[in-house]
Amino acid sequence: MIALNKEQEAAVTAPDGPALVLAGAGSGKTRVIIERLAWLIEERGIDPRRLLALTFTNKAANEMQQRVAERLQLDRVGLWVGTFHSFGLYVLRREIERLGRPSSFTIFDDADQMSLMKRLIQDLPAGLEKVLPRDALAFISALKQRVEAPPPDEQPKNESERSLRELWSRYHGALSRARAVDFDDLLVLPARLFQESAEARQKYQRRFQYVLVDEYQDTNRAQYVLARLLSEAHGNIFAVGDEDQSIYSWRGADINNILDFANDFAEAKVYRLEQNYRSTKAILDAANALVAHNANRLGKNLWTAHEGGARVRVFAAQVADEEAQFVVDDLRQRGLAPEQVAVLYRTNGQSRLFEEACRLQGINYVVVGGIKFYSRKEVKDIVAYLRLLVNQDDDESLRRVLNVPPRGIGGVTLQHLEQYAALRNSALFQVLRDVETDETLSARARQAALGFVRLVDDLALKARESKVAPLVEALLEKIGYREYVRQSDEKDFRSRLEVVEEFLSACEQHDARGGGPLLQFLQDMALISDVDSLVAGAPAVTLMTCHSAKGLEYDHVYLAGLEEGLLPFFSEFDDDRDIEEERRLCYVAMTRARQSLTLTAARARVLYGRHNPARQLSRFLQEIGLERLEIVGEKEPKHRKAPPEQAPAQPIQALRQGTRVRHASFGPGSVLYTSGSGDKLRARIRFNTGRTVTLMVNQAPIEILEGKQR
DNA sequence: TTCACAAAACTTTTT
DNA sequence: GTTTTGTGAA
Repeated sequence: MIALNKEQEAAVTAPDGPALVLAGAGSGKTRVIIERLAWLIEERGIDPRRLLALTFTNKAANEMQQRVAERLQLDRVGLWVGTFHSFGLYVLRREIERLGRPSSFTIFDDADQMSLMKRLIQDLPAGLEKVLPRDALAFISALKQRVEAPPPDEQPKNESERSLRELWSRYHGALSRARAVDFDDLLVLPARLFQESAEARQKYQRRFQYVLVDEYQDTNRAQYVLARLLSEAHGNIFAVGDEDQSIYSWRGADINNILDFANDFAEAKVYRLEQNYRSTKAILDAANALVAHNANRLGKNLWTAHEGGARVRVFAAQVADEEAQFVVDDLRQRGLAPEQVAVLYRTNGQSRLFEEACRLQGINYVVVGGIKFYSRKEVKDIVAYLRLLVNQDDDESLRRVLNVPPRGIGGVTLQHLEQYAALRNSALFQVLRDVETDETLSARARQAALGFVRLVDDLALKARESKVAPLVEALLEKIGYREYVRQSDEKDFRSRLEVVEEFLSACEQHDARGGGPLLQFLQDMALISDVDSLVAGAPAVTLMTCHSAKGLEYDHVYLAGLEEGLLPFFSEFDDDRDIEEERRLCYVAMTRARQSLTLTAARARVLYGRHNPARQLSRFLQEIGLERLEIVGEKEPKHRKAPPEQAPAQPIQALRQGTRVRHASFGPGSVLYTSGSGDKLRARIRFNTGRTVTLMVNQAPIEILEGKQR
C-alpha cells in the first residue's frame, strides 16, 4: 500500500474544528475520508457511533462503509454512513411527529409528483393559467431546496405566478392528505425540525460529534443547513469536494457552498490535494486546459507523476452511426478488455447507437441508468399496491392500480368517486369502502369496487404478519398479475415477466437481510438508484452519462458527442444554460480516464426524430487546444470554420457562432448557434437587450455587422 | 368499459 | 423517436 502524501496526511490528521479538503480529480479523495474515519477511531479513540459520513449516492456510501471496515479489519464498524436523503429519512422516521405529522408516511417519487401535479393543474379553477407540470414542480422544488416558501405578502407578478402559488399550496395539501413526503422533504423537513426544535437538534448533535461530507460542491441549501446545524455545537465538520466537479446545479446544488466554506465556517482549515494518481499527464493536461477556461473557481494546480502517455485522440464522424461504429471497432482493434472501457455521453438517448454497435460486433455491454428498473411499469404497479396496503390515503397509488388489471372500474366510475372524495374531503379509498350504499353507481361497478376493497383489506392483514416476498407472491396470485402481463404485451412479455421476478428476488433479499416490515421496505426502496447496482468487473463495456460516471474511473474512456448543443448541451428552449457547468461536466468525464481518452463527435445526427445536418464541433475541443489532441480518421475536423473553397452561396449563410448581427426590430446581437441549412438555416441569437430568439435566417430581417466578430 | 389506432406533444443531467 | 392523449368501434 502506498503511503499518504504530505497533504493527504495533513488532511487526515486535521485537528478538531471545520476543515475543507479541496480534492482534485483522482487525488485520493475517498481514501482521505476513509483514513480520516480510521484515524478518528484508532488514534483519537472516538466511538464510531459518534461519526456521521454523508454522501450523495448509496454506492459511495456502501463503498465507504466497506472500505473502513477493511481498513480496521472489523466486520462491522458501527459508524453512520449514508446519503443525505437516507439520513433525512432516518431522522424523520424517529422525529416526524415533532412536526405534527403522522409517523407512518409514504415517499412520492418523481413519477408520483408528476401525475399528482398534472391532476392538480387540470383541476385548477378557470382563470388560472394552466402552467406546465414540469415548470410547476421545478418552481416548488427550487424553493424547497433553498428551504424557502413563496413569500406570503408579495403580490404575484404575473398570471403564471398566481398559478404557481396556488399549486404550491394545493400540492402540499395533497401530499399531507396522502400522508406522503417528496424527495425534497427528506432534506427540508429534518432541516426545519433542527431549526425549530432545540431538543431534536441537540439530540443529533450529541449523537454525532463528527460530521464528514463527501462531494461538498454538490450540496444544496437544505443539505448545507443540515450539515451546518448538525456541526454547530462542536464545529467538527470535515467537507471534501472539488469546485471543478460541481455538476448538479439543476438539482439545486450551490457551488457557493464550497467557494465560501472558508468564510462561512470561522477558522476553517483548508487542505489542497493536487497530486493526481489516476491519469496520464497527457489526459490531465487536456482536462486542465479545458477547465482553466472557467472563471468561477478557486483554482488548483493538478499534477501527476505519470509522465507522458498517449495524446488524447479526436475522431469526427460524418454521422452519429459512424461515431458509434468507430468507438466499438476501435476498442476491439486495440484489444481492450471490455471491463476497462467506458463510453460516456451527455444524454441517455445517445446510448442507443452504442448499444446497437456493440450488439452488431458481439461486444458485451451494460447500460447504467436510462429506463430505470424501479420506474418500470411492472415494478411501479406492484409497488403502488404495496403502498396502498400500508397507507390507504395514498390516492396516487390507488389511482394507479384501481383498474390494473382491468376489473371494470373505468374512467366514468373513477370520476364519480373523485367527486364524492372531493365533497367529503376524504381519501378515495374511503369513498370506495362506502360504495355499497351508493345507489347512483351501476351494480357492476359496485361489485367491482367491493371486490377491490376486500382484496386490499385481506392483503393488508397479511402484510402485518408476513414477510415481504410471500406477501408480494400472494398479491400477484390474487390479482392474476402474471397472466395480465402475458396478455397485455405479446412480443415483450418475457422481459416484463423477468422484471416481476427480479422484483420478487429484491423482496427476498430484503427479507433475508432482516430488512423489517413492508413500510420500511418501501421507504428504503424509494432511495435506491441504478448506479448503486453497477457491478464493477463484469466483462462488459460500460455505457453511461457523464453525470453517472462521477466518482468512477476506467483505463480507457470514450467521450462521445462533442458537438455544440450536445456537449455543451443547449436547446432552443433554454437560453441561459450555464456554460461553466457544461465545461465542468466535460472535465469530470475526461478525468475518469486512467490511460487513454478518445473524444468523438458526429457532423450529423438525428435528434428527436429530426435530421440534424451540419453540426458544429464542440468549442471544448478548441479550448483543450488542438496541440494537445491527435486527430484520427481521415476526416480532419475543422473547427467551426466553413472550408474556404466552399464559399457560401448567400452571404447570410456566413452566420456562425459569435457573428454579430443587427435585427430590424431587436437591434444588435450575436449568434449563439445555428441549425439546419440552406433555406431552413436557423440561428439562435442573443440580442443586446438580453432577449434570445431563434430565427429563420433567410426570412428574418437581419444583417451581418462586418468586422465585429468576437 | 375496453381495446385499437391515430394524432399530438415532448424532448438533460438524478438523490 | 418515444410517450402521452384523444377518438371511435365493439
